[in-house]
Amino acid sequence: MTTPTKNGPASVKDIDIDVLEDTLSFYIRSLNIAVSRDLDEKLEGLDVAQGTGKITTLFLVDGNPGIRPSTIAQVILKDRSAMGRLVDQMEEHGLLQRKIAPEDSRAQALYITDRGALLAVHVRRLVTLQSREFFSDMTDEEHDVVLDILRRTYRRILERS
Amino acid sequence: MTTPTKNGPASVKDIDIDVLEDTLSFYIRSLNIAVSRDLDEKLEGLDVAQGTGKITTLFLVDGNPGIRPSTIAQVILKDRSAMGRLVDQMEEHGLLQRKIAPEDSRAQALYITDRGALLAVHVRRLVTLQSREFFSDMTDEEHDVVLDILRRTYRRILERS
DNA sequence: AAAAATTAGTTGCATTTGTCCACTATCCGA
DNA sequence: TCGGATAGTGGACAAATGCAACTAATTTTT
Repeated sequence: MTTPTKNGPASVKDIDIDVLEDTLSFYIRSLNIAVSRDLDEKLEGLDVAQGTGKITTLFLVDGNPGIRPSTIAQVILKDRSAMGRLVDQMEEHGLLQRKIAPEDSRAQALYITDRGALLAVHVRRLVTLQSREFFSDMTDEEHDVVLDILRRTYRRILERS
Repeated sequence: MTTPTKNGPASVKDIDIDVLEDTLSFYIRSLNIAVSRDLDEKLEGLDVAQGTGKITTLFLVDGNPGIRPSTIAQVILKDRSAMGRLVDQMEEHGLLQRKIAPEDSRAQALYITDRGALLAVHVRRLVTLQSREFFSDMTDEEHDVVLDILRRTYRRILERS
């Protein structure tokens, strides 16, 4: 009943992952790899693909004109230097524009460009689809339950940093 | 304190993240960053810290003597070359031992060392604690529900690859 | 009002990580 | 026995991450 035929002592299905079996961290980390790969495929060539933060930044700037890089950095859980480079990229791609924040000239205010806004429309659809599809094995109820719980967890993390 | 009202047009709490608000992918990816950081802290110095796969590999070899690198690679969602390097590291650290698989000399059979087994005992406790603590905002019911659903999702992903 | 402490952003660097691809050795099936 | 598939290795390379030092601007303190 166990023992596959050829694939060695243990094949993928009947493998014992020890305590990881009941470890939420493990599933979050594993699913992250899978979901990120899938997302990258679906977003291929879109100059918002690859790496965490570009999509969020696009939406954040689109929906919160004048938002600052450091605020976005908090949301995407990166430090300012990483954020700076992200903004560099996106500005080079013509997705957003940097201005000096009027009320504080240390800071910057970010604004979406037409190109960025257009891309946001597209990505908005793709991202939504990707997530639904990727987790399509779940029932709608399951999906909503998990979504609700993880959302709250994420919010709490933001509040603490 | 984070964000007084003067921190620009939008502060972290009242930011609109658009469709990401309802996108499970987003929360998986974000929580991954947070949970991975936290885990790295808790495992600091343990030569199983940093990066995905070491912990899983340790447990897999511990619980499935003679398991092959390529099998582990499937579980941790990495390719063979990445897996090879991981095994290199862990062998250098004296956590496991490579042998040639008796029934197939192309393949290798991995075995835990005493040092590896000892570390596994320690890590087993730490990992369990870390996950419970990190998600301690959830009720036990919430935790179990999410765990159950994500476990199944992960299993399905394994089956497809 | 001057000095000190904070904060925003930039830059360079070292480290890590993953990915792709080619290459060898071995095994299996026709 | 030949050809195709599989296991593992090694190199090259692009990206991402994190850290620390640095400038500039603002706020707080004295």
